[in-house]
Amino acid sequence: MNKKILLVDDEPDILELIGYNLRQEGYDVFTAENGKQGIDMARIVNPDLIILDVMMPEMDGMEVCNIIRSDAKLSHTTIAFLTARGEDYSQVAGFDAGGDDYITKPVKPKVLVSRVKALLRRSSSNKAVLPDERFGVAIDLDRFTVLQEGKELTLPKKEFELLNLLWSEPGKVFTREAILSAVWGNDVVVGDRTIDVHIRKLRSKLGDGLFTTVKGVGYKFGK
Amino acid sequence: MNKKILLVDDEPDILELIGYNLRQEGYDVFTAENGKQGIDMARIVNPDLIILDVMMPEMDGMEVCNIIRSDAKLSHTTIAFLTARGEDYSQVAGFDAGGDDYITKPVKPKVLVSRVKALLRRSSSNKAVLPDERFGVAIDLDRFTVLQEGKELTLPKKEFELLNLLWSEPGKVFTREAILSAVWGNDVVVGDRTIDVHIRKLRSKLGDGLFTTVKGVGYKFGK
DNA sequence: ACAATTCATTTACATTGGGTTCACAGTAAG
DNA sequence: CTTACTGTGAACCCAATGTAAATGAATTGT
Repeated sequence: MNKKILLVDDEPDILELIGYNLRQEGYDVFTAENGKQGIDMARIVNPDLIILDVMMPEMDGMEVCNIIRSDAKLSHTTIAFLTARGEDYSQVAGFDAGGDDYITKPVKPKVLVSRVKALLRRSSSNKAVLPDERFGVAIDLDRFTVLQEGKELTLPKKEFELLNLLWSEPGKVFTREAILSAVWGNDVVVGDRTIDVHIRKLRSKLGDGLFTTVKGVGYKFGK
Repeated sequence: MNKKILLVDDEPDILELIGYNLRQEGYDVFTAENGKQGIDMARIVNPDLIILDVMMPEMDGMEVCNIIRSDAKLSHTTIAFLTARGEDYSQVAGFDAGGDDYITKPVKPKVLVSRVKALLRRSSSNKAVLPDERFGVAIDLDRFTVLQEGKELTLPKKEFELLNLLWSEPGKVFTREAILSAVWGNDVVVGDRTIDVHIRKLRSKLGDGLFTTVKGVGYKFGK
């Protein structure tokens, strides 16, 4: 199926110019002339890419972007901003608003097309946002979950805290003492096999190679 | 002076996108479109941070990393890998390519910028201690590792402590007595071949010439 | 409130590999 | 050449760690 692109701009000329060029490349192009219409359209067609003019009357591009980003079904759609050249402020703000790319007007069709291709290529691999991946493992502090190779698993509290500690500085060796005070607290007294057992559980769940034992010292995340 | 960042990626779109965002933050950004060019550029500009695409034709990011790591002048430059999601992470994770961070594409400019800031912050504090290379050997106390010609190896506790002692004052001769009390403690009694054996292990791991025997006295690091 | 379930910790034992010793070979200094 | 010191390989020991299973504590479901 063809990739769907939604164009939102208040200037009909731009819609026509860009739309024409993208259709030439075989994309399905939908257009909207203002922010509100754009959002409605986005919800209906669920596009792969939304190209948003930053400067629009009533609802500007960043507002639209924010709304789309907070819509569960659309939040991971790739968004590119259209900005007039020289408007540095809006460009920066655009990125902060969650845009994936900016395109400056006046638009050269060739540039635009290659840009769009790149964006779609990148986004087609996966849309989910993986924040910070180390050795193939990402941590979601809010959910107490771990993302690994696309799989998501929830860890018990202690295991999660231990993983989080080691993961936070990959390669750094944490002494057993440091681990105890960080995860269990300074006053709590636990047997000396407790840490091992938790490490073992992490190893069995996440893979053996991720945790390295430094005998006589402690553990570290990574090789 | 502004921090210098070197971007190496074969996709011009990526160079432009990332470069733009980093320049907005006030960094001096240099770009290269392939590994070879990247290495040359690195040697010329001596950047604070190198962002390397893992997947590149001809010479891939890890190769580039290895070469940089084995270049005395650059070996302590912070390196971040750019990897496309879905790529086989086991390769990157499996053998430690010596990267300081991994950033997944597609890149969200905001995420990237905060990531880069964090890396440079870390490197400006940490690297001030680390770049301390003596006879081609640097010690990372946190990791219980030794960096030599870009290679990183983990040493057992006693070996590490012994190396650390000698390395801390290159050229100074440590008597066997001094070594014993520093590494083993004043009370512990060990046979008189113990030190030799550990020196031998260090020699076999780090190279023979690094440790000099002063007969009748002790050992020193360096010639 | 109770049972069911999950998690944390302990226990007991197996295993490992770092650390040490030993026996002997090698080597520099006098 | 002699001798005292150091190098070396292998064997050994044992403290540190790995592991399975049991116990106890906490959480959840009904």
